[in-house]
Amino acid sequence: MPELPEVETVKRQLKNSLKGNVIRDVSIYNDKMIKVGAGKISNIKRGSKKDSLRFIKAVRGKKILDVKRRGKFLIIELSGGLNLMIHLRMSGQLIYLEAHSLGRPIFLSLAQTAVRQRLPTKHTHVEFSFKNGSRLFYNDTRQFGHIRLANEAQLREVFKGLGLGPEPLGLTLEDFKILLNSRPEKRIKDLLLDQKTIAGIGNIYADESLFMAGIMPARQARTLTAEEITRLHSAIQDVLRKAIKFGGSSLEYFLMTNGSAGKFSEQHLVYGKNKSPCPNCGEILSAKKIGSRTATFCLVCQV
DNA sequence: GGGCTCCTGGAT
DNA sequence: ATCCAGGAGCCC
Repeated sequence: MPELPEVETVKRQLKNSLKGNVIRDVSIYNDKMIKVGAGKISNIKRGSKKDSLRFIKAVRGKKILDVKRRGKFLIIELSGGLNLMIHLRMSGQLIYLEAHSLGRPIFLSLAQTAVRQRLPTKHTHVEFSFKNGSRLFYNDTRQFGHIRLANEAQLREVFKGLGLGPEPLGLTLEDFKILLNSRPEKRIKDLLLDQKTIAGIGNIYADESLFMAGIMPARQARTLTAEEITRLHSAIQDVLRKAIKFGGSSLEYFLMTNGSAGKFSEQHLVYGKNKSPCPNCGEILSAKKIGSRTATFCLVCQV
């Protein structure tokens, strides 16, 4: 699920609630989710009892110094020069429970109530408890995500290996043009999804920004006119900023850290709306695979 | 480029 | 029973 706006939402909320907290203990229910050090994340061989024990021993007693985001990665900085580098992949959630149930706000959304009553769920793989009595749950139905423990050098090594492209928010038009020129033969949607080209955009925001800019997802980057590049650049900034304002998009899995849904999904123009009328012209929207991902678009509004 | 893989679960 | 899903690494 989570793309830049969802991870940014989680980052802001965790920063607010976790900063200064001291980790009392960690429970790891699924070793697969844990990685220690700078090694690559492999589908086949992931996590081990031994790594989990090292992880728990290392983070016990550490204080949360800051929470940051890079692309779709969340970075929780701990005392002692350690970092938790988290990727939620398709279905990861980070849910934060405050210490005192009596101090809960009176009006909880249905989603919040449901989440609070059930935790930990059968999809809770890691649970942090803090000295102030609060808890943080890592839930991940599909188990594609991970939590990596890394010191500063290992963190740098991992990011170097990933070779993430620039952040889209704040990227200048000039730099965006340079990015597109660097891979002119690629389809524009493939470029937007490639984290080495630009970091943080996923299937939702690629489709939404291409629709907003009036560009077909399968167009080769080199065929975009100057006007189209300008429109796409501002569409990306607009859609990401607006999605962050709405707390991201909740579809099947994504939730904010308080367990409530991100509301930007209600604002989607084309993503997930194949065979519905185009919000701009009324034409029935189309979908096809671009690479391995479904692209949804309007045959009239996008050229 | 595309295909397969890691998983679970909802829709059809 | 089969297909599909906010991701991404590895393999041709």
